[in-house]
Amino acid sequence: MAYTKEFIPKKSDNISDWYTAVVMQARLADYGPSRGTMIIRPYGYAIWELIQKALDEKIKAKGVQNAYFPLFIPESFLKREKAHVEGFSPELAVVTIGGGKKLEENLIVRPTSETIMYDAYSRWISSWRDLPLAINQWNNVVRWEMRTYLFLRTTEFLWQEGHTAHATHEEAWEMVVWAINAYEEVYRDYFAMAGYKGIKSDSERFAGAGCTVTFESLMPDGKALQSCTSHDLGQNFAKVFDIKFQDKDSSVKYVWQTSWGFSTRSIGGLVLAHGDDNGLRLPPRLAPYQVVIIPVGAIESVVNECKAISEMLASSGIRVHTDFADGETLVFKINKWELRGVPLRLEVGEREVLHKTFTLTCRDTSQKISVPFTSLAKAVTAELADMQARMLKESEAFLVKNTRVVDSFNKFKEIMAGSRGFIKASWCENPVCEAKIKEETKATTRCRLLDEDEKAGKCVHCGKESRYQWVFGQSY
RNA sequence: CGGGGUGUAGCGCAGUUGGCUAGCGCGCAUCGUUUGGGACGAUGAGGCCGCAGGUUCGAGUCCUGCCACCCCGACCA
Repeated sequence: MAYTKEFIPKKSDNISDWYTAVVMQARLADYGPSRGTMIIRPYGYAIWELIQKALDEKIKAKGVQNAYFPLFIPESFLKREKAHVEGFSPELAVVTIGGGKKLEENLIVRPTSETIMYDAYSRWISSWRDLPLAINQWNNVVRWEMRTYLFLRTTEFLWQEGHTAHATHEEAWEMVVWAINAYEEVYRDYFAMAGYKGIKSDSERFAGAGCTVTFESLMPDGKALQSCTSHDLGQNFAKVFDIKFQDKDSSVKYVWQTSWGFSTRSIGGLVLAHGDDNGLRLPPRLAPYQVVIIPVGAIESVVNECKAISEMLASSGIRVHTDFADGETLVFKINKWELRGVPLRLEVGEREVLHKTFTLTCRDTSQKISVPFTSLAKAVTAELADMQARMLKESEAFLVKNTRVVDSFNKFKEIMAGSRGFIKASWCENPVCEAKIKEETKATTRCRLLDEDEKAGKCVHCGKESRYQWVFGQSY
């Protein structure tokens, strides 16, 4: 399939068609043959690898080790934690036949790995000296979702899941906060995306967790995307998987656990947050190619110049690609790389070779910068950093502009019926109230900001006493 | 799982009242001319008309059943 903008609607007209068209045309992904599955194509996977690298470095620096646990989970494992099984049962893929024979016990294709990991943890932990146990795995999981969407909600997705066990709740909580902060940093420094970090309400909490901390970002259509989560599991799993240790004082205690995950959904958020009518816009730090060089014509001097520039930029650590593709016109290539979101474009023709001066075009602003050959590497490095910062600022401004503090439910309804976005409002924390708000406005609580103090008020819906302001939004 | 929709070439579609060799645009291949904001010509390749039954001399078209996918809800990273 060619790179064509012809079938891409305007982002503002129909964001959902726009999104699918961009993901497909930019060759990030394609549909898999069975329901809800997705093929992540090389260009999309390259983005994932950059994300992995950024996150993996942080995880290792924290002292968490990578490992791998099996895809198949005995059905009985999943059933041990009541809330966990209730939360996941509706969306499980179950293997009932193996090697042509009906299995003694069904196998679950992991929707998440708490149970299979903690079964092992119970055998590996016996002393306070074994703690903390901190393991991460990069893997795939399967959740049989009702409605799927490329990257944002697929039957199978890739992620990392970190699982730790600690001697005290304080230590575990420190880990939960560490993880969400690391995620926020990756969103901020790599995705150039702002969002809110906070605690989930009871109804939105992970199945089996005592407390879930989330990072919520805002999409251009005013809907919220749960971008990653970090869970304080308390001792819920420790008790059912019997994960105990003998402490320094010889007493036997259950461990305190955490789990935290960051998935390929984030790529969907990236596309939505930064794309425009011309297609993808990639922040430089997550761009597989940061600069694309497009030769004008194929005469030898031009080709040589392209190679020289490419080598120079690559030696400065810049990810550069030269598009020598045959049979595509210059204009076609320009549009192709705009569609694919490459941050900087450099056209090289006889004119440039003659004057030794080059024009850099920025994908985000369409701004053109004229640069002499000798300072190209420096200029590109600087411009990539600027662009990264510009895109983050844009995202921050969007978040601020579309977060509204509201104290009347009429105003709340009005906003949700219009531009949507995040709404900050007092809420009594009664799930009945939460459900009614959802019914009337489609908005659910997204989180209660992690770094925000108690603020007594009246619930925006029922008027009863409330302790905190909560962030509401319509979920993706 | 509820509501709506669609299945004909890789993609987008036409083929409507049954009719003979199933077509168009884009894309793809080969050759040639082109290349500074989506170039053009020539020649080609590519179809179990979603699947299974049925009606008929004859089914892409009519009937029955099934399946798949998409959109909107509920579920969710």
